[in-house]
Amino acid sequence: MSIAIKDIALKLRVSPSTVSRALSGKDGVSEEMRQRIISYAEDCMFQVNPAAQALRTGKGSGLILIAPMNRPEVARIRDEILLTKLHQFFGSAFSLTVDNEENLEYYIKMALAENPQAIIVSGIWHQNFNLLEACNTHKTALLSIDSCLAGHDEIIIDRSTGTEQMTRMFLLSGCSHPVYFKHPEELDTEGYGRLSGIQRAYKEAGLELKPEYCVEFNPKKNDSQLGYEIFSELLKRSYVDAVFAFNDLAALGVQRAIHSFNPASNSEIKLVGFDDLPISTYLPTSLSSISIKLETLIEQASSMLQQRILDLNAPRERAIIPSTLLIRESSRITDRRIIGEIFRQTNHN
Amino acid sequence: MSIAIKDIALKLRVSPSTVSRALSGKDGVSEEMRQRIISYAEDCMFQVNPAAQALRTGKGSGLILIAPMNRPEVARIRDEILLTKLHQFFGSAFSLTVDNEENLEYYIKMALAENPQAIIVSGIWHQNFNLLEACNTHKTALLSIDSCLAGHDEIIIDRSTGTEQMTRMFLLSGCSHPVYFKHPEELDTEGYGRLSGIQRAYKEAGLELKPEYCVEFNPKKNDSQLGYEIFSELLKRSYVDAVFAFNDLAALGVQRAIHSFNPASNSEIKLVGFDDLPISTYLPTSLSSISIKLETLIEQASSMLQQRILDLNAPRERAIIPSTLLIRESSRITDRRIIGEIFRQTNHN
DNA sequence: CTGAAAGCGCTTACAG
DNA sequence: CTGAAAGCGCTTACAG
Repeated sequence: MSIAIKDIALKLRVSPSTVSRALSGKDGVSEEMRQRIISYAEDCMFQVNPAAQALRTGKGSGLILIAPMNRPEVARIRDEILLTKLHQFFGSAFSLTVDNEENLEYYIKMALAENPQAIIVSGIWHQNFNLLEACNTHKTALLSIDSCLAGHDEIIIDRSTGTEQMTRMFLLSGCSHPVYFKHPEELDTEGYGRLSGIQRAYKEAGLELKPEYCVEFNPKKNDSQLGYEIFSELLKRSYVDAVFAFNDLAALGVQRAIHSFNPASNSEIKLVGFDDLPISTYLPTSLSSISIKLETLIEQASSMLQQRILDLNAPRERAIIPSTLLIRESSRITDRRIIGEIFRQTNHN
Repeated sequence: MSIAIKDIALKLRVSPSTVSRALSGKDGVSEEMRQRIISYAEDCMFQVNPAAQALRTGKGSGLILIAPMNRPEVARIRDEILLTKLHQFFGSAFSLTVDNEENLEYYIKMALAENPQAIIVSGIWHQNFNLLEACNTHKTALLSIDSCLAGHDEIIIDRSTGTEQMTRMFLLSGCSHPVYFKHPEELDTEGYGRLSGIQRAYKEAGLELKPEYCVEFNPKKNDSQLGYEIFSELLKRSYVDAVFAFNDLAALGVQRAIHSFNPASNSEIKLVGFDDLPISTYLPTSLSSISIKLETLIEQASSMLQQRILDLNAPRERAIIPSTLLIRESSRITDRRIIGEIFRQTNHN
């Protein structure tokens, strides 16, 4: 068996109480004793048994992040940064991958059973239930990031600000035959979804977002493939001068379709994705995209959790992270006035 | 507080022992009693306290996977599939992200302290130490996947079989000015690294792999950017007809450099990446790449861990997963005989 | 400043 | 088939 506090106590001829106090930094040990204990514990590479500690104190490991298996690469990267950053604060940070969103409740309960200080649910949209009570009995802070656990602390990604800028760009640069990929399952509560931004830009311009501009995009597996298929078909029968491809992966497929159909038309069709994948800047024709400030999100998450831990009963908080259009080669704009117009400040909330 | 076994026992007027036996599926409870207990436990959404269970039995949560923060997307996907697949077998599966490989030892010790049934270390190359003893005292099975914890059960990715095929392709199709990106830190123990395959193909063809064919590729941050920079420079002063770009991300940068320099030369330069990212098929010019059979790796990992748990002291095992070239538009080959030659069977071990 | 003792929630050998 | 009891390793209120 591995070494325990009582082994150290025996060796050093003190009581386990003293060893515990010394190692956990509590008062009530002489500084000299503490140093002796710490030094010996290090020598024999002692580590407290987290299970025993958790059982005794009722508080388990620090943070557990719950995220779905199929999520865009940006979400994976976001979650990992969050995890390593919060590891420092919480002492430990594990993640749990949900293979099927319908099992979310099972996973959360499993996470709660560990009595962690905090749980983050990230990027899960298809399940909505309230766990405030369970969180309270476990004294666990729960933060919902880009997920729909309403009622808990929430960080919402406002995708509409970016798509609004994009749509303005399309309209201001005279695109009259746009195509907007529309995910039938994108929930658009409260106007933060992609579609809301598009609708706002049309309304603002006094124009109508005609139903024929929208194309259903509902990938079961490969976003790029579906983007390619949809657009190959579309190009055969329609003229298109602007595309919003829902995300960068799909935009990649669209780009390939355009390239196969007619390489020359590449520069005539404005193409915009979403997510700003690391690769998007380095495509042969770099891809315009929409992204959020990752640092802002990370900081928000960190501060909201710390706040919640200080007071589990304080009123729930909600932070909104806006998105922004990034103009690259796939939708070149040179006119400075248009650019000014696109990024003009608006407050939709 | 949340509900405990003794609460159920009280309510049902039985002893905690019986409740424990009923819930854990152990013998020694009448079937009728068991059903009554299970049904009540479900009603009140009882979950055992994992900390208490772990403390009592000396065995903690199922599986912990340790992986580095900066890894290619394919590795992320691989790890998540592994995690969800093994979750079923182990009952629980958490992952731990290492922000800095130098901290690996700290993370493994932290994981071991949880007394998990198994630990997987995945994709960590810069630390090598032996933890057999610690694993034995914790009765934890440790599997090293594409990492260098020699002495433990290991799954090795043999990158050389793919690069050997690629190099044959270059040579057989008459490329005389190749460029091979070479990572200075790629450890090449036992001939499984990218470079080994290239060397073997040259040797086999009776040709010399000249030093000027190799270019140092050592990305600190963005692989695509570095690929782009290296290749933009290269094109200015040399003629090139074949490129191995180390990975798909770098290949993307190379592709962009080629495209910027002279779009027409696109089809004259054979370009191959590594990893077979999901996007690589959908680039305007689809990217040739090298990949491994993911299913084989997952199955191996699963069976090796299960084996190890049955017998912690059995001799350590080692499995080798070969890689294969995938020929796409970035290195078109039409001659059937050449294709036959490229994929000719060889045994280098 | 230090130690003896209780108890967190569970499981399991032992007794019936 | 069922229950009483011990104990996993830790922490903390209590006593000195």
